[in-house]
Amino acid sequence: MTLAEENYLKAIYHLEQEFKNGVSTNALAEEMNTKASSATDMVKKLAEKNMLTHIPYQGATLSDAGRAYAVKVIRRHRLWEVFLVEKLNFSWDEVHEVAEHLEHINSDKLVDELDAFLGFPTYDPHGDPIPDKEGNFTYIEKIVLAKGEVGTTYKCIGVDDTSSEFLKYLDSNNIGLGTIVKVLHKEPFDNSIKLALGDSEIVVSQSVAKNLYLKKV
Amino acid sequence: MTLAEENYLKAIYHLEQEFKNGVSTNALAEEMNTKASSATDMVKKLAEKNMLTHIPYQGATLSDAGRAYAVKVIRRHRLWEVFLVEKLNFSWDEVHEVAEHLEHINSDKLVDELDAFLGFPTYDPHGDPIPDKEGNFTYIEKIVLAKGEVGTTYKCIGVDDTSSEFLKYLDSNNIGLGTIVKVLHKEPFDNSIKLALGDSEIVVSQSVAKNLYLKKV
DNA sequence: TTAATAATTTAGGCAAATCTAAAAATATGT
DNA sequence: ACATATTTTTAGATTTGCCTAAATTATTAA
Repeated sequence: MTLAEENYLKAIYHLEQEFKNGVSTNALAEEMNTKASSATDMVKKLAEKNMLTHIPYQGATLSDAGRAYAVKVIRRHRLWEVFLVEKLNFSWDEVHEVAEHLEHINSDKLVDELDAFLGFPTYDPHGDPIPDKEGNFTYIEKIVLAKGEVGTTYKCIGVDDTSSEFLKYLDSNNIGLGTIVKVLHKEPFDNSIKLALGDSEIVVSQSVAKNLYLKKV
Repeated sequence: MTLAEENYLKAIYHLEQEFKNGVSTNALAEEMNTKASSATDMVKKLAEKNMLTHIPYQGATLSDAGRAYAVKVIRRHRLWEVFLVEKLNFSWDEVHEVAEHLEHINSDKLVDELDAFLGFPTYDPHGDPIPDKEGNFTYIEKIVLAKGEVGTTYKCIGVDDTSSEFLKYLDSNNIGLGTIVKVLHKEPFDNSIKLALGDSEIVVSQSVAKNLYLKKV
């Protein structure tokens, strides 16, 4: 698998979550920041390699092999993100680009030793689950902050919007993965939420509340 | 710089140590496991990028920019080798291939944080010096074991032959980077050497003695 | 000092991954 | 239903890095 092929597989995997009945050429091209004709070419190539099935004009669907491969790349990506944040002092918004490169280094020993070195993490710094060696994901019940209950204490486990603006906002307000927050008040007027964050209090807007995932503690 | 360009720069850098008056196309092609015509193509391209000067039929010489770039790639390679051996339990003979890939990830933050994480090592697992951020190497006076003095204690700091057979031999005899040895006896008959290694003693052949570098402690 | 030999470069091609432009298939609106 | 719009595919180019084969330059040896 070439670098380009791996990136396409990953993109198709992600798009399949949204478009269950096949990924359209246009959607794929947009995800890959390329043209539809390029996506068609690559889809054909991946179909020839039995990574997916493609019905012309209908869309692409990953085969088991293709899905397993995509999961493998995702596993690498997320493990490297953990490494970058936990060991190399990268912030949430800096990891993605570098991890995009690291994820393509194909060495089982490298990935599995890294996994062990990091203590077999099950979530990456954005709160996305890290598949294990066999490709199995651990799922945790995520609650979006907007639906949190007043008086309840939660742990921050992820974000929906991964834009660097949002991640920087969280950083500058001392909210990170693992941060413990308590919902103090929900303002019905504008749906803002007041949180207890350690010793201090903070009010976050509705758009923040919709993008931050929590888990009961 | 593309991956191929980086690899050529590195190869030319290494060959320049041997061929001070310009690297020949043939030598370069052999080092890169490719054909002379391919080497010519790439040398031309690198000359256009001002990474080297090339006099047709005479050879290539790195420019300051080219040499700095090569050193940068070497720095990355050696730092990743340290990481693989010290943190991910790779053995001497397993690191090279993976480091060949890791060295091409171009992120100053990544490399400098890795450097700090590893404690600013000055030597890689093969005993080769790691240039600092500015490209400066630290040199240590290396003594080859064959010239070691009876009764003197040394630290193992590197190898000449980096073949996986030799590295495996050392591993299986508990000799690694940093291992402390004392020369007990030099056998004039076959130039073998008896060493104290911790509590045990070991006799190594002349060929081993010629390939292991030491530093006085 | 030439003729043979070796090294290097040029010329022309190939595969991967992209592009633009045009053709073909599918969807949509009235 | 049928013309128009949209989506997708095809056709033909481009760039990078490599190849083979042929031409050119340099070296060596008789």
